[in-house]
Amino acid sequence: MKAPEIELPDIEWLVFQATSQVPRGKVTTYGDIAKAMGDVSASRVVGSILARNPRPIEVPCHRVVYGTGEVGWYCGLGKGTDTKQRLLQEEGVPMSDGKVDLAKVGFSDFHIDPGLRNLRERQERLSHQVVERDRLGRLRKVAGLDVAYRGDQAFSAMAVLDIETGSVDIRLDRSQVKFPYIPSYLSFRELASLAPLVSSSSETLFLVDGQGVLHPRGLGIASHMGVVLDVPTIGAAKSLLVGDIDPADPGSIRYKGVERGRVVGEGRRKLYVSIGHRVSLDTAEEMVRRYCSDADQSPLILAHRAAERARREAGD
DNA sequence: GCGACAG
DNA sequence: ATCTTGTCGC
Repeated sequence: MKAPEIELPDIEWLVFQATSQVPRGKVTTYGDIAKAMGDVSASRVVGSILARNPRPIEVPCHRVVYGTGEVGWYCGLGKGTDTKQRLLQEEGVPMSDGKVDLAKVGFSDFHIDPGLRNLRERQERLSHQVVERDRLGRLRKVAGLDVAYRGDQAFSAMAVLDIETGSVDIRLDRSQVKFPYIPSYLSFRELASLAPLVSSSSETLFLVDGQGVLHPRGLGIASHMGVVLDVPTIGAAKSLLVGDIDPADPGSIRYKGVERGRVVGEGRRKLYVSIGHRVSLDTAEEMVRRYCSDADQSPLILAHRAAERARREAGD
């Protein structure tokens, strides 16, 4: 299936644009730039983008510091704290104990596009289209999807298990990454790499490595994919994004006061399962129990291995 | 030091 | 997720 034409904000460009707006003699924080983009949870990605800033003159990343006032690193993790402090002092930024006074020299009056706020609104709008009841055809195949990365190359894989014959078909794709990993925005990074692998069919159930509705806006990658491609999906993640294990029932995950997920498996093999689209929670749990218990037959694990293998072989 | 948020 | 050495646990 063709990848949906998703307009994505250029996060790297927004970060460079915001950083360039910090005037001489002032500083801002990684969190303030993230807030200007629409979500403070992008703070870490702001740091990782500025750590690779190729133009330290045009993009004055020395004016971006920690929220504590500590100046942090300059042009790369673990590098150049002394250079950063010297540059700021030369610009007239007062410092004591290696810290700046953000109340005095803090700047946060950015004029950039709040790209992440727009994406959040899209998630909220699409979340209303999620169908949380069983709307499957006669189930013939169960597919697992996963992505591996090498630099800005994405290697996506889909393992399709034929329920009747037990045979497994592997499909691969390779694409350019156009969006960073930001918690709760995973689908904007990975969906474009997964969609080309998917053929629309209500006879195939898709298991996605990530959350379904167990998500702050009810639209993890499994639900996002299900709604956009109109296919039945289940979210099966190796760790929790939101929600808590029910103290009264360790197999149940609650979020905002309601059951939104189930725990399947034990130890390292544990999966946090939630509705993706067109599947009930009971069915989601049952399907993961049925098709993911055997590691050598699990479509998710086979897809993971296939993507990882493609990534490794591309490295030569 | 604490808290920690899929991949 | 990826990078990456030595270390911890089954």
